[in-house]
Amino acid sequence: MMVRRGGDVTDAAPPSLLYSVKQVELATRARLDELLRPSGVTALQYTALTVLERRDGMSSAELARNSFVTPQSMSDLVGALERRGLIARSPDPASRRRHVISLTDEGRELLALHAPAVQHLEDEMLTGFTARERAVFRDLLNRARAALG
Amino acid sequence: MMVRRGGDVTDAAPPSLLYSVKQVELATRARLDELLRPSGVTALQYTALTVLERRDGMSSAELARNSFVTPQSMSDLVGALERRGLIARSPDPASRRRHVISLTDEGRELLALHAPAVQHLEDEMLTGFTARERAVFRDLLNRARAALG
DNA sequence: TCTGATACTCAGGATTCCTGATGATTGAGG
DNA sequence: CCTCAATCATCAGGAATCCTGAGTATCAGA
Repeated sequence: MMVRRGGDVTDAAPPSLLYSVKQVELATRARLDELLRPSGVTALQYTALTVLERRDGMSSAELARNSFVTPQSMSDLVGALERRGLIARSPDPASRRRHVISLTDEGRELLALHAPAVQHLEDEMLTGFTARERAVFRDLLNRARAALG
Repeated sequence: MMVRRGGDVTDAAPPSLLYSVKQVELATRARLDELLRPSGVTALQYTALTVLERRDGMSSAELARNSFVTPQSMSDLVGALERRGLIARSPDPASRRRHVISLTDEGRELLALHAPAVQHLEDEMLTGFTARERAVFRDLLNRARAALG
């Protein structure tokens, strides 16, 4: 077993990039949960709404794959959003087993209501970043995501 | 309400950086859970072990703050790790209400056992990254984390 | 037509994480 | 010295999340 001299933190290897990613996500999720608490939607539900905002008409199964959860779990989440009137499901004319999901006006209102605070949170995360660094950060994150399948 | 022309994805605004961070974390956590399943520890438990590997002697409350969960939740997690013999708690000589947590040899063995696969996962995430880009990625992540308090 | 894969859902249970409450300890201020 | 607020840890109970397993309907291809 390796002997460590006096527990000096600077002795240790730097944290892995996997860990750094997790830390940033944990910090943002904590802030996002707090921010969304009054509205009664969780960070995960809000995320699903933002996905639908960008890609309207996704199915529950597609959302599940996008969020790395089982179709059953996403069915629960989607059911909750539907009961709250934030989304609506309708049969897909192209395939009778699929149900396409759309934001309702109420869902869009909820997104619009919180957009400024969420943008502020993102700006806070990027404090001290130049515009160039923001672009680089976006590029690196997207490439990391793509590399993981 | 805004009218969208034909659902063209390229019409949409790019996803927020908050979302991109979440996507990378979701992808890595899914892979990490799968990777760790045989060992019976969750990704969160494994993460706590790696934190202790770098900073031995933390208290449960410190770990909780580090992971953005309540002290009660961390107490559950720490209790599970202790029952499995991966960590040991001992009273802090400097303060009788604190318990310092240390990895056991068994805990260190578990980390060593999975280190190669975890490193491989990180390498996979960084596919196509130059050494320079990896350093930049690390710097940006650390600054983002620091900016969030 | 038959077969395998996919989409969705229900039922049940395991896990995780929370709120609330309790006890012990500490340090600051009167 | 003596409150008293703050901190550490933990127990109890419950809410939320996510899973496995099972079942139905639909689709696509051999």
